[in-house]
Amino acid sequence: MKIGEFANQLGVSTDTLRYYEKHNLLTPSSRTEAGYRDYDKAALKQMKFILRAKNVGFSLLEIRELLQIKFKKHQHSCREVKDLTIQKRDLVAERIAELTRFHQSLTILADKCCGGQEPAYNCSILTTLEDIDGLT
Amino acid sequence: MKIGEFANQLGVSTDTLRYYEKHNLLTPSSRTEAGYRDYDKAALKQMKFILRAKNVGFSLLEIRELLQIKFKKHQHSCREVKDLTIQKRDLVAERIAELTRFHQSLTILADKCCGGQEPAYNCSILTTLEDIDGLT
DNA sequence: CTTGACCTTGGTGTGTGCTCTAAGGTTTAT
DNA sequence: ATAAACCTTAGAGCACACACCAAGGTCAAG
Repeated sequence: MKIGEFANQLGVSTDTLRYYEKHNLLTPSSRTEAGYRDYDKAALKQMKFILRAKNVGFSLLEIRELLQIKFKKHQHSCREVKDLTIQKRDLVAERIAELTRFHQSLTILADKCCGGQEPAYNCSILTTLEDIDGLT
Repeated sequence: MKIGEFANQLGVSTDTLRYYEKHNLLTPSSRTEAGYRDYDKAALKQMKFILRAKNVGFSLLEIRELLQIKFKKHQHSCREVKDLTIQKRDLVAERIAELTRFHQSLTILADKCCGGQEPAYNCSILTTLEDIDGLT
């Protein structure tokens, strides 16, 4: 299968596939005489793996690690995979905590503000950002 | 106050201050004869405003908008400020929702895996990423 | 009067995940 | 035979918020 059809089937762009190749995530099975990329069923499986991993929040770098483990399963343990997963989950949790703090602060700010059409001379959002330290 | 001392007081780098200046977030009050940046109390207040806004999750671009409103309060309404705040809060909420989905998926994956020292031949994380579509 | 600490500008590099462009070669249909 | 649709490479550009570097000017202390 040539790159265009392959990309269509997966709902990604050809650019994305070339990008993944350059970054060692997916190398096409072979090349035609003309030098065109040729993808087969194994490539399709691998690409689906990549997309699923993306869907659960892994970065491309992390996915590359997962693939390397996957390629050489005998050299790696379940523990490694689980550690990667838990590490990622904890990182996600941290980010969620940070964003939750943002959300709370923004809600407090918004609730203070009348939101009226009048000039913002005494807008409590602006004055709070000017004056108060204990917002975070 | 010269840039170094100013930066120290605020706990930021001089690079950051120059960056903010280039992006119209904070212009030093004046320059010395030698061309050195000179910051005064008003600059300190504004920088604190910027840092607080950052702390509640606003991007530098959004902060620039807030500052423009702040400079010309008579030309802007409370509603504008509140809308910006709520828009931001909703965006943060979306991101939290996405990350929460990630977190759930990663937890499911991690819970399935034994995490043992044995080779990852049948690691359930890897096989799940290979085979299952309904993870997201 | 020299050393060291500070300051200046302009430019490049980082991470993440692509997207787009230019300049050209190949394949397929008419 | 030629046009349309596909493919190739290498490289630039984007968003975001800085960090870092080089080459040079300035200032205070000893």
